[in-house]
Amino acid sequence: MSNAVPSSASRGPGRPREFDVDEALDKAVRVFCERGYHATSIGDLTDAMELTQGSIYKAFKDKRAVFIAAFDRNKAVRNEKLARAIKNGATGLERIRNALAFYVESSHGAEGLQGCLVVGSATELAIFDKEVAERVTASFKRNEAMMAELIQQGQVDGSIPTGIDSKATARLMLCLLQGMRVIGKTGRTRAEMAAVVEVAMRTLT
Amino acid sequence: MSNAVPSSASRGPGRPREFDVDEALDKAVRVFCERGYHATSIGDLTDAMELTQGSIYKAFKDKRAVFIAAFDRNKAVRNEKLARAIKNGATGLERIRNALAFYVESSHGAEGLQGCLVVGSATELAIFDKEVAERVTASFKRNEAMMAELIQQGQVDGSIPTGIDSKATARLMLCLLQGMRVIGKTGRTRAEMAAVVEVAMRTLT
DNA sequence: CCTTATAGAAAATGAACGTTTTCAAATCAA
DNA sequence: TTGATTTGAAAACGTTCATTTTCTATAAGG
Repeated sequence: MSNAVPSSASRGPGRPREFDVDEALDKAVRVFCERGYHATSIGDLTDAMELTQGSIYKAFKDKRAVFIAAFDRNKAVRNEKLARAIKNGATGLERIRNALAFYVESSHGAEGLQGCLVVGSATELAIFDKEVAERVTASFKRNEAMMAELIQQGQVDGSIPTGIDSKATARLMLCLLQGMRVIGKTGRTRAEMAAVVEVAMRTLT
Repeated sequence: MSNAVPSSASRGPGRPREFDVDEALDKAVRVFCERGYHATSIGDLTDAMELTQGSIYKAFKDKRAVFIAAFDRNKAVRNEKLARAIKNGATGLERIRNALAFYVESSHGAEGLQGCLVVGSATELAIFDKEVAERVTASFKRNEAMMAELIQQGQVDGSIPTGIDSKATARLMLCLLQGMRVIGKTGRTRAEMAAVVEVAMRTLT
């Protein structure tokens, strides 16, 4: 369910797929972000993914499977981008600042209006779909643990005071970042979001 | 569209309404919070509001009108509760702490799982419905302005340092509180949320 | 080359949904 | 009491949606 391009490598019999699954999922992510799950029809998906209904139902069991695949694809892409942004920091404090800056970029302007698939899934699907709920919970837990680890790194390298409650502060960061994604849905500027991050950094002094 | 009880006061001709509109809307709020707009069917509404489809369509133009009325009802109820909580604080700092504590109560346990109608509207409807989008934006702006004013009150009464950027800090509080509502959808304890608020208060020192 | 298997495209299907219509019950005004 | 008016209840309607079916095209394997 991962690689895609009609590779020249060994393939089974039958007509080869004409589209790249990951590219199609990237397009599906955008629609699901903007419209949410229930308001996205199969027609919306065919338009966005530039596929016919048949092609979608050949590649995925049903609409829910498309959503879950899009969710996972989105997570993989964003986790990688975030990891890259963090790596550029020399200290724990810098790495946290970079992580927050990454969310500033995601929560303002057009990308902010597009919204966050995890936030949307939490509000729209967590009640209905146990599998989606587990993914959302896992995503939040992972982010929270990552922030806690960065804080602890900072406490080791001296960039963050040891008196800080790393777990509670990490949870604050999680709430803050998801909240920025919500507020970003109403249309905000980069400056507005950057100012929020500046204040948040004060909790690490 | 506001008062409800079959009052003995002057009423027009025709059979009197047997239910209290605000009570029915309170029940509608709960369903819309839990399920979101699109996943809530008229059948869900009749079950929750304990009315027949006919009664609902007599009282409201359509499903969207029920939602908007429920949104407004929810806003009115929660704004009043929040205002009452804030009034108990003697200083600006205490009033902010009370406001945050109010959100701790809303974002943990069963109420947390139920979710927030404003957050849900922001993620699910802001793109589709201009009128809902305006209400969401107004709600956020109002909360942000309220937090800024409380900070400024604290700066006047000496409970908050004057060096604090009241606008940016107010925006941080807004993001944090809405984020708590999102995270609360995944099931959190009061202690977890209270710890977040404790850390957030550090931005005001 | 011929069988097998999958992809893509379009039409068909069955269910669910929001809304409207219909009609009996209940209240007010005269 | 009578007529007007609105509520409450149930059935009916038309639409939209997700999914399935049908058929043709394209490739691999023996």
